[in-house]
Amino acid sequence: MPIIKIALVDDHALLLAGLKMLISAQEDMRVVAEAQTAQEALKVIPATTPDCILLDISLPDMSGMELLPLLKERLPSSHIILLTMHEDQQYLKKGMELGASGFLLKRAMDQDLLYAIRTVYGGGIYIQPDMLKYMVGNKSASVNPQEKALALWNTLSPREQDVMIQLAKGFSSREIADACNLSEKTVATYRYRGFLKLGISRRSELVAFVMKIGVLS
Amino acid sequence: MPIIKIALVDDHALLLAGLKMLISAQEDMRVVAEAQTAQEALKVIPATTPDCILLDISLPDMSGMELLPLLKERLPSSHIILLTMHEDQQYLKKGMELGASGFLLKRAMDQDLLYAIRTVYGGGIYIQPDMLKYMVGNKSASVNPQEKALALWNTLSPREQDVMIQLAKGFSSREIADACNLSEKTVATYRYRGFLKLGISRRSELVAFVMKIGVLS
DNA sequence: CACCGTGTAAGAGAAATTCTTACATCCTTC
DNA sequence: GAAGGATGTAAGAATTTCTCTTACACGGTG
Repeated sequence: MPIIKIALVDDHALLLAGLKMLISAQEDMRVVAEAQTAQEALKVIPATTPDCILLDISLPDMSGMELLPLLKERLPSSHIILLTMHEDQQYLKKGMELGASGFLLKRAMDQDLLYAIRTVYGGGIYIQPDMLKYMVGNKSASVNPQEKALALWNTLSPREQDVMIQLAKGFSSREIADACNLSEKTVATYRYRGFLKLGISRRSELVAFVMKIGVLS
Repeated sequence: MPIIKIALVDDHALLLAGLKMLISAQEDMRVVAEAQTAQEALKVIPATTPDCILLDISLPDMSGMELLPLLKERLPSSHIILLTMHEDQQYLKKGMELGASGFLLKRAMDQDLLYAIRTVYGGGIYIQPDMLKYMVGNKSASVNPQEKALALWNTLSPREQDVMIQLAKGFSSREIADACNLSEKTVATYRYRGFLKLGISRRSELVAFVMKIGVLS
């Protein structure tokens, strides 16, 4: 079994240490370079020709987004996985366009990371399940639960979606009706139809649903 | 030289690993407990009577801010250092008022963390130099709304808090009663008393409230 | 044009919530 | 140690909200 050579770029010393420990514990992986700044990364990484680069988006001297194409230029065959703290669809899209092979939230669990590394090493693309909702309408046709839920959500009419959101926030039909200048009965209909389409029957299920697809703050 | 006993609470597996490695490498420190959720923390930490608890502010099941007084209550002599991702002066002030002994940004360097641990172990207060600017000139500043809301929240009994959370998640009294093996009427009483204490009367207000104080994920 | 999705809404029965009252415990506080 | 208060538990009655069915108008689309 070949060893996967990995380079780490993160200004966060503790996370760097954690990553290193985790990766070093794998039999088929080895950390061949680490850097805490973009400058350092450009200096030390190319000589090590890693198979995979874990790249933090926020670095002190340069954005990981800027560093990405520079690394890609020097190491066209290295697969780059972006690490980020926040669920930012902007970064996700841009990163993928710039040639990243993976996208991972830092709060990801160990297994996710290892799985991501092995996936991109094999030429695949790995994206955190949580983030996939931002990719909807994008070509990749992987059908996961999140995506299906979002598709289901989009079968609701605008009014229905609106009422569902308000309901999830705890508003009663009466409150929603007053806010929208509608009859309570009308709102009740939207509620009923929305529940019907979503295949649910209680407010708690609705809250869980909208949490899952992330249409609430 | 006595060994400093340290407990770690952070939902971030990688950071947890990094912290553990770093601390374990010190001759005078030992990790005696670690937890990834508030529940787990309350379960495993008290028995280990750590000298110092490193507590992440954002946890999946409860805010570190809420967990702090609970831990303080059980372990009055443990010094708690708050860890956070963001430079948030709100948290800093609140945390210090709630009895934290230290405040550290996660991007801190290793030395900072070790120095902070030794400082609070010796009875001192450690605050990240970067954060000190927020403390200038407002030692006992005005009680902010967040804080008042949290204080209000803490006037609720455990049962009441529990029911409030479930209600905010959209569960009905009946559902909560079934889940807790209580009479629906009992749950209704908790609901009523909780609403009374919080000065609210509708579910939507409750949702807004729990969102504000951050007791929901 | 007929059909379907959508926006709107009323009515009746079912369910949930509001508020009051009740009582036993446990814990302080005087 | 008795009184008082907060808490856990729960029932009853009045009120509100929700569920589900029915209804109709309107704009696309096959």
